[in-house]
Amino acid sequence: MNSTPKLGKVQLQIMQVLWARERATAREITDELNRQKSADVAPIAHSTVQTLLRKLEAKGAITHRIEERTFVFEPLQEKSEVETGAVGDLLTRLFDRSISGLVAHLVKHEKVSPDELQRLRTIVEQAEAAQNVKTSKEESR
Amino acid sequence: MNSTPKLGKVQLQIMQVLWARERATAREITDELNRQKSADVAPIAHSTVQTLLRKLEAKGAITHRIEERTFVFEPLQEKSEVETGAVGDLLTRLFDRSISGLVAHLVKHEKVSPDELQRLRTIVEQAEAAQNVKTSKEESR
DNA sequence: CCTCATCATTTACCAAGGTAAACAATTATG
DNA sequence: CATAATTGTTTACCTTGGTAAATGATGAGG
Repeated sequence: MNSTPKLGKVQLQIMQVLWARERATAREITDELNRQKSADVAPIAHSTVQTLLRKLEAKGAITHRIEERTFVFEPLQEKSEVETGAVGDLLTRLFDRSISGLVAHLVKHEKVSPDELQRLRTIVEQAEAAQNVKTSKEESR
Repeated sequence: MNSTPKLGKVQLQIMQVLWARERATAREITDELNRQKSADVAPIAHSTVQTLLRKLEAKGAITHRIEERTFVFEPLQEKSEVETGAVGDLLTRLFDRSISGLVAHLVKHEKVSPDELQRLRTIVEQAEAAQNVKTSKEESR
């Protein structure tokens, strides 16, 4: 049962803070989240953050040590792991596991700026190049 | 409040059936879902499907007509709409709205076969070509 | 030493998704 | 016609995420 338990919206925001800082106290996380919020939305309560930290720890996504009598949390799950889980979910649920299907959707329905498109091409080209290297190595041994 | 209410996992599966068939009865959907399941998982109960159809209709994702005294459901929300919502969610939650960030993750962490990669390049190149046409039109008027 | 602030813990609620039995209405069928 | 099967409706329960107040513990400041 190693299947990366899915995280909710706010849980992910908390993870983002943890990933960015490596380690943080509950108070730091609360402040950071509220700093990110625009003034017209209600700030999140500190106890809410604590509850979610608790749930994240129960799931094994984070852990804590005690320093100076306060909890210092750090992520256990890596961002790329969580990304893979979420992307995999999306692929399964909506794109029949087709990566090209997803990318086709991206360039067709999300408005992609010209330089973003160029970046996409570079990314794909480099991946192809890397794969060719691997292939020729295979062939030459 | 036109923000494409999010659909759950099974709700999406139901939508998939509806998208594929254009229209279906509750019974047809139940049978289709259970046909898709491997024998070792518990089949979904018909009443569960009916409950979810009800919730989908309450959300405005589908509607029904009555034919021969039985409900025939059809999708109101289009697949591309739902895809956009789900992809947008993923982008916001994990990729800081960066499409290239998402694609970079795809080619790096999901195993993409060589021909899949080639398809990706074609998709991106064609999008670039389309954009260049648009741009030159702009310039020439 | 007493009070205040700060943190952690407990407890409680609501919403949404999923699950499905129980019940009702109505149509087939023996 | 009586009963079985089908379909839709009602009701209920569990889980997870999110929200946060209330309570408890404990160290700091006056």
